[in-house]
Amino acid sequence: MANELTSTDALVQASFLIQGMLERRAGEHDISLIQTRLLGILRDRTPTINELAQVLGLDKSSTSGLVDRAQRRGLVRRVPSQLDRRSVRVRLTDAGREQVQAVAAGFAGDIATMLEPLAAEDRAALTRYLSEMLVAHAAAHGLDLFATGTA
Amino acid sequence: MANELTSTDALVQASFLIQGMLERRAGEHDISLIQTRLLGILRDRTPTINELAQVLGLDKSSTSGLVDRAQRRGLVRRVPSQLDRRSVRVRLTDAGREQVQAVAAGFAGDIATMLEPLAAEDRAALTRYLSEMLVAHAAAHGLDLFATGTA
DNA sequence: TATTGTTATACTCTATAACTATA
DNA sequence: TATAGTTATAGAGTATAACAATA
Repeated sequence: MANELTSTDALVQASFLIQGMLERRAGEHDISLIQTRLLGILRDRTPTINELAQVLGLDKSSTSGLVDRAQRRGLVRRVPSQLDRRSVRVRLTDAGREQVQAVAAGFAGDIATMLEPLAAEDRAALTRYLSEMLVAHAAAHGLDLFATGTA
Repeated sequence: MANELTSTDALVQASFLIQGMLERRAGEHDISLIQTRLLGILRDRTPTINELAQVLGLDKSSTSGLVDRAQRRGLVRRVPSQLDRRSVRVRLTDAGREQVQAVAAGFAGDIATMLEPLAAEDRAALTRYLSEMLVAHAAAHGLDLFATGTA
């Protein structure tokens, strides 16, 4: 029995595991993964529908519907833009912020538990390598990993 | 500007990035992420609907529908079980195997490109840490990371 | 009675195309 | 004309509940 994983398998299996954990925590608060992701993005940004669609990798119509459903639950608000009256900015409500913080808290615990078997220095190295990978990928694709959306 | 990520952020961002890559490659073959995942599982197993539901973390009814749609595309077959006439086994067709191999090939290239910025020894260490984490997690949850489904 | 799988139903999520309002 | 966003439509994906067949 081969007890080793290829880089691809390790990354894929880890990604499914993490998504599953996130989905389960979100489910505890009766919210979907994509809704949670939406709220997570809005924690430090107030983007337009188009910007949101770009970040999420969705069509603007899909994004509009996503925001509709979040709004119906009182988690986000559409704020009319003064600069361009065609445009709106999507903003987290207090309820939305509480929601995403509750999910994030539980999930952070899951990650901590998952990393526990690793030695402390290995955990740090893992984080460092992933960060390096993500930063390089973002740079190669002209994305800002640390966008604050304050512009 | 803080150019560092927490463990949680690094893992989450990496998981979304990987899932997005996989989804894009699957989309090139007009297939969804979950369908691709189904086919991937079936590469080395011929599980029942219930077993599949367990692995995918879905309800058996959702799994039944998933298999329906894959079957309609000619990617899988339902094989009646001889041991228990209530049960069926889901098996990849030749077309399904071709499909999943085509997606996997493109995707392996994405992963290689993504890992390229890392030094070779760091790539190896990253894979080792992730594997260690996955093996420990599987053990803690009574799962077999290397199940072959030949039973 | 319990289990395996399917079906009916309802909802979320998604894309495409057509539309409205504004630029 | 072009762009921002919404709406109409269709389909995939999901869970719950009820069901049929088999154990």
